[in-house]
Amino acid sequence: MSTAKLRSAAEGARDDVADLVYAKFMSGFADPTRLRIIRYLLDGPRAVGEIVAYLGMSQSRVSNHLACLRWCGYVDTERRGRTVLYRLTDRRIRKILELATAVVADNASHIAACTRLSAAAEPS
Amino acid sequence: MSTAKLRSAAEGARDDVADLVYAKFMSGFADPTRLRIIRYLLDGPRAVGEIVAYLGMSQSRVSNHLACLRWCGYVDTERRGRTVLYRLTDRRIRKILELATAVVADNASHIAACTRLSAAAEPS
DNA sequence: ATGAAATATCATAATATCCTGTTATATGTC
DNA sequence: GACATATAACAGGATATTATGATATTTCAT
Repeated sequence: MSTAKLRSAAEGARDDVADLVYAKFMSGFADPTRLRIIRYLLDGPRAVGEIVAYLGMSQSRVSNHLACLRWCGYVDTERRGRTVLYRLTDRRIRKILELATAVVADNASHIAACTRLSAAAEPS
Repeated sequence: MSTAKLRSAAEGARDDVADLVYAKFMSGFADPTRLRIIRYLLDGPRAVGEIVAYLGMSQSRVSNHLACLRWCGYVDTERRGRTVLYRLTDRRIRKILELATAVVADNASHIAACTRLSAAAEPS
């Protein structure tokens, strides 16, 4: 996609509206728990139960995050009998993660030191 | 970058630490104001004054967001006489934005309806 | 040098928002 | 009915963003 196309998507006086949706979407990546889930799914589909066990969090909490990820198009689900498999189907999500990984690697120390952004620490 | 490399960056028992940095970095995209700035810079370098005028926000507020973006590697600066130009130099940032744009386009209605994520509305 | 312009930085308080924990209940499947 | 998952509501706490104001820095003009 070209830069021109990028901008045309939200031109004129309503940049705000589009940016709100973007910001909303990007905030899906901006949570440690959801990131752990996404990265856990990089290796392949997982059942909800597996994810719950992996994270060691309440089923409710995990399920809510999964719903969040599903609604925004990060993941995809497939019913397998009683269980539901979650998977990363969209290559673009993987690609975004890869690019972000690379940028983070180049700026890790700076990011860590940035006082303006601070992802919430896991509760104790 | 391969999936294996992606995961190896934060393996073992401390996935949390890496995910915190990632989340922090991604939250840079998760703010409407910063997104407006980034997208404004898609067309080329801009002076701080231009950005301030474009956004119609206080110089202090804009400058703080710019500092945030600069620290985390989103943008780059170059002094031109009295003014300072901000620009998007990293292609990966552009690419992330393009990919996100595409995904958002495919899920706009869902994202807008998602009650679990809600980028802050602009203050009135 | 002196002063004005452009930008950066800092501090504080207030608001808004997210995440979490918890509990309960509603699905769908065996 | 038992299992796996989804959805919902609600309070509490942590945190980001904002607004505001003041001040420091760099550069340019006189």
